Amino acid sequence: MAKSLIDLLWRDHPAASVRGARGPQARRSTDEVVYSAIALADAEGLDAVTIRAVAESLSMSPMSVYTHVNSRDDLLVLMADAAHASASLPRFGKTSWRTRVRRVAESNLALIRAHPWLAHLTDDRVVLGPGTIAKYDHELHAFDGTALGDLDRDAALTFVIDFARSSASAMLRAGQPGDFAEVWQESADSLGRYVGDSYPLAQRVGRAAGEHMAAAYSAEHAWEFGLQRVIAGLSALIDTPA
Amino acid sequence: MAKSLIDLLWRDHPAASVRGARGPQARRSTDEVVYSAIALADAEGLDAVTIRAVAESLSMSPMSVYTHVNSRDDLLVLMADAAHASASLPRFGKTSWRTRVRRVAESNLALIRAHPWLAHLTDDRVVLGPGTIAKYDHELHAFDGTALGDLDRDAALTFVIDFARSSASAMLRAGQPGDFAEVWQESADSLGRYVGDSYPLAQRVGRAAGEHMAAAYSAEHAWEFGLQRVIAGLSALIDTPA
DNA sequence: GCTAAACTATATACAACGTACAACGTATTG
DNA sequence: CAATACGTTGTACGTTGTATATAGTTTAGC
Repeated sequence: MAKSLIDLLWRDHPAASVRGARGPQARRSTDEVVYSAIALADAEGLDAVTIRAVAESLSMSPMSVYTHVNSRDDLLVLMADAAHASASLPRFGKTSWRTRVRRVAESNLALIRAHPWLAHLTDDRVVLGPGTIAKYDHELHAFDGTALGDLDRDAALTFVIDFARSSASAMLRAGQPGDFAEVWQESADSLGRYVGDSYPLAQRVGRAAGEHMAAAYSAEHAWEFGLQRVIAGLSALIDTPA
Repeated sequence: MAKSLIDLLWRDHPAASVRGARGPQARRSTDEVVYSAIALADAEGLDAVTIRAVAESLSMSPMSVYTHVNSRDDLLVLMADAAHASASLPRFGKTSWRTRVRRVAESNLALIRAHPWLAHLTDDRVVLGPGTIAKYDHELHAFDGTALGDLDRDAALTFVIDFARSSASAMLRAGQPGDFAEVWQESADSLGRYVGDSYPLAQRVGRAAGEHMAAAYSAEHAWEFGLQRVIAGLSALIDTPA
């Protein structure tokens, strides 16, 4: 008990302090707890990850979950790191930095598609985990061969990943059941009455953008648009002779 | 009661259905509820915005809050729209689109600085509110004079705002009490033991970036870096002759 | 003026949550 | 065999959002 989050994150590492052999074996492993929680979150969202639900899915009592994690917040961190660890890292090969950046963005999109709840997790402690560090290390290599300094290399990667994260979660919100489109349908009439002739620009552009949110097409377009801007923006720094 | 969210958002609009004059006057206004909630969120974060806390700050019973809002989720939307309405919109004057984009980003940063909880709110229904629509309309004008089509104009603004949002919330996390730096201090030793000589690139870059998160300087740098990439990325589209 | 309707206010209550605590069972170490 | 370290669990507390029911208050329409 009372293992620190760090030790839990690195529980597979050879240097991890082994649980004393005394006492009964835990009937389930920490991995089982984490993977069960991930399955719940994948299926029904983060709110479905309650201690009680995780316990029930493993046929254990709620309090037994605390044998493996110290708190729900810690569990969420373990989930995120496990997701990062299981993500397939983009293959770089001998491609240009542009291609590599695109692959980084796309693999982050795929990751959030697979685990939408990742977009809602903002606990910084995730960066302490082995899966996250491995991912970070790999993705930093996207900028190999450029003249970026370490600070800029980190900033560039953050820039790409933050874009992917924002854009991916917007894409996911569109086209799902319980969609914003439903809300839009119900509200459109009243909204039209209120807005009237004000904000002509917002109205015209909002319509063109699929009511700004209701259409999945808008999100797809925003992704490709943004990704090209990201790459062009980096190019201005990377490909410009000093 | 049972006013729809739309009607609540537009409660100040002339066309808003006036509450029937029958029955007692509400002792407090919806505005008071919303502003109280915002004050709580500004001071102690979104979690402090409980129905009971809002009620107490206005010396009313918890259930009376429901005279003004239909649910806590709706209250959060009202708060966000009120924050957008009260935000000072960037002045554009006769500046270039680059300057205008920078001002849009900076005013969004200022907004999230003033109301950090905005970064954690992801309810799409906020876009239905008058404050949000006014902000959207104004900010779209940043691209006046460019050849961007409506769809691209929307995507460009989303691109800028999403950057501001991600980057701003990273900046806020750094340098606050209850900082990630504390966690880092406690974990650094164990982490070093686990990571060992693996991931040399991540270690070198992470150190350069202020342990990736612990230093406020890193976030400031990421802001300026990202903003320049955003503008350069848009420039490749806007300033390139077709 | 009176009644019905529309409205506010509040007390009570419920289900769900995270989790502290303590008791108990079990396996290993000396 | 005793001491130790661990796993498991029942119970319980405090907190949350909010449904429901009830009572009070004001005005519209007759």
